[in-house]
Amino acid sequence: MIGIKHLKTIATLKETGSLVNTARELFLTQSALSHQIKDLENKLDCQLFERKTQPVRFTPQGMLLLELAYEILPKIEATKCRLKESLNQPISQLRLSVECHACFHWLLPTIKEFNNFWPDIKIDYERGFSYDAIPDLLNDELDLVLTSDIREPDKLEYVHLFDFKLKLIVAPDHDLAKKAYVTALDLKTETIISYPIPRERQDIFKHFIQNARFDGTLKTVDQGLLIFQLVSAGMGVAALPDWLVTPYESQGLIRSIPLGALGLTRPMYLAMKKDMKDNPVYRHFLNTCKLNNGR
Amino acid sequence: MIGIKHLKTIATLKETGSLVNTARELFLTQSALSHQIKDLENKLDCQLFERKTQPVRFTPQGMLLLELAYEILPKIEATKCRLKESLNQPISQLRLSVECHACFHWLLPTIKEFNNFWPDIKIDYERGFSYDAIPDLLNDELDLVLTSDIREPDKLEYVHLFDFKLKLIVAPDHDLAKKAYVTALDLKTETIISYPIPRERQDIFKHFIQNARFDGTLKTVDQGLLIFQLVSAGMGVAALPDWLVTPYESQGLIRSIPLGALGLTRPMYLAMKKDMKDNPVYRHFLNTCKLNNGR
DNA sequence: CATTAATCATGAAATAACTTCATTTAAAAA
DNA sequence: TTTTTAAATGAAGTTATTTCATGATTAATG
Repeated sequence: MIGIKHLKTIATLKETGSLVNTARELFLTQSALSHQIKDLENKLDCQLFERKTQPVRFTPQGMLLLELAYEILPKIEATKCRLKESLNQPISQLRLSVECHACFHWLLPTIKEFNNFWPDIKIDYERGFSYDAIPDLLNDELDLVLTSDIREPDKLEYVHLFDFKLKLIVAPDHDLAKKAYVTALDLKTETIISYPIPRERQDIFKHFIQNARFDGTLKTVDQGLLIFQLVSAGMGVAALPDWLVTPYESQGLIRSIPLGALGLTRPMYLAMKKDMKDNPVYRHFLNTCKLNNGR
Repeated sequence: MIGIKHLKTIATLKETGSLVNTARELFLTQSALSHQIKDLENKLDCQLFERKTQPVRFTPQGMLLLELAYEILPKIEATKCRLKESLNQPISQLRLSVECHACFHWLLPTIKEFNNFWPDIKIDYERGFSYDAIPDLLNDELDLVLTSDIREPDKLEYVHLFDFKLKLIVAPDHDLAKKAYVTALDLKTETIISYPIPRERQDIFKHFIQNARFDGTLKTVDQGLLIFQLVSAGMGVAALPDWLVTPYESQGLIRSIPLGALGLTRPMYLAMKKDMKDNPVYRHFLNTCKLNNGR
């Protein structure tokens, strides 16, 4: 019905002011354009512009199409451009750092998928735990950082990947297991198990316990699986993203509980330097991440 | 080359995972789809996806198209919807208030243009001067407010129309006329002529003089033309938007000077209640404003 | 007020684009 | 291996687009 062709026509019509000029601009005969527009007007069952003025005057419907044209046409051109660029791929590695360790769960399959198409591109994700990647991003020692926190928003670009819920996991026979949700107070005397990251950078402290009093113990473990085993054995509780928790919970190994009455929702971003935005390899990585996490 | 058809195909392909399913979904034969995609791949000179997997696996190029499809297709649908709605126009008046009086300069022709298509819609713009329109917008006593300031951003929708430069105008033989730009200090003892609006709501005080000391005189006039005549006669200076100033300056009546080294740029918004966003009459008004102020 | 020039509309014919039909190839499932 | 399913292909048919030739309408000009 409405085609890109029509949008180009109407945008050019706005630029040139008349059908003949538009026809010349688009390398068509005036007749072809006249037919084209008449057909569209018939299909849409409305008039798009008044012809007998100079320049032509758009009707409300014509303006709606013009609005669409100005929104869409640049995007199409940009994609065409990216398509060309993607064919002579200029960089050969993607150095990635992951602030949220639970991300490896979906990241590793994503990287595998990615490497199917760019076998020569090594994704380097070997970084220690308690390590702030943002400075390295600014120093050009890294290309991408997967993070939930926005820092240096002026110097960096943050692309939103998805939102997730942070959940508390406890043993099925734990006191808290029956609660509909937990409060900061509920955690006051618990043993919290986590990756070896400073307390002030852990989501559960930063965004949930916050300034509330915490008299419990903090135990750190560097293996994801171990966290589940310890929690399951009743040796503590932990806060982990929903996507990690679901499979274990359905096995009955642990029970998950929302943090607060509304649950604690956190975003996940891909951070990069601004000039990275149009890099075809990065772009494919971004798309692979998005596609593998549903839309 | 790339058509909307192709974008629909690739989006459906992502949804259904195979060519046959996509064909059924789009009411086409499998053969038609196969040809369609092969043609596109030939024209783009690249492969878009791997067929022999279930679901199909997109190449980087395929993902770029998919990305485009998800961006564009909803916008096209929205426009189709608006086109339909615009044909049975539901409201019969548009009550508009204008905070920046200099706007009448381009607003009146715009309204005339608008009324060509909706002769039954009366635009009501009779409002006093020093009058805060935002409460009336919230009370449903107004539909649209033309303003440079964002207030109540939660309850209202602000659509950006354009940016303009606020300029100081002085008589050609004024002391300041030779300066490349003026500072707040330069204005300390000047007579400033303006519309009868409280000082704290005038852009030049709010965004330029700010907390700097001002010992001069404030003279108010309710006629736009009179401001130019007074300034031209050396009876004071005034701050007005560039679009108003240009014609008078080219006649040599007055001289315009930037406010500050970088000039003072201000935005112009159309404010409305959130449910107004999809109203076809408002939408046409918005488009008329945008089109008449260049793109 | 004709006369000229320009813009836009229209029908018929030509061309290009798209779709289907019938069949083949290739891979996965039984 | 046989069967089933997905996808590709060539030829034929169908639909859409474009051009050509021409007519109608409007604006510009002497």
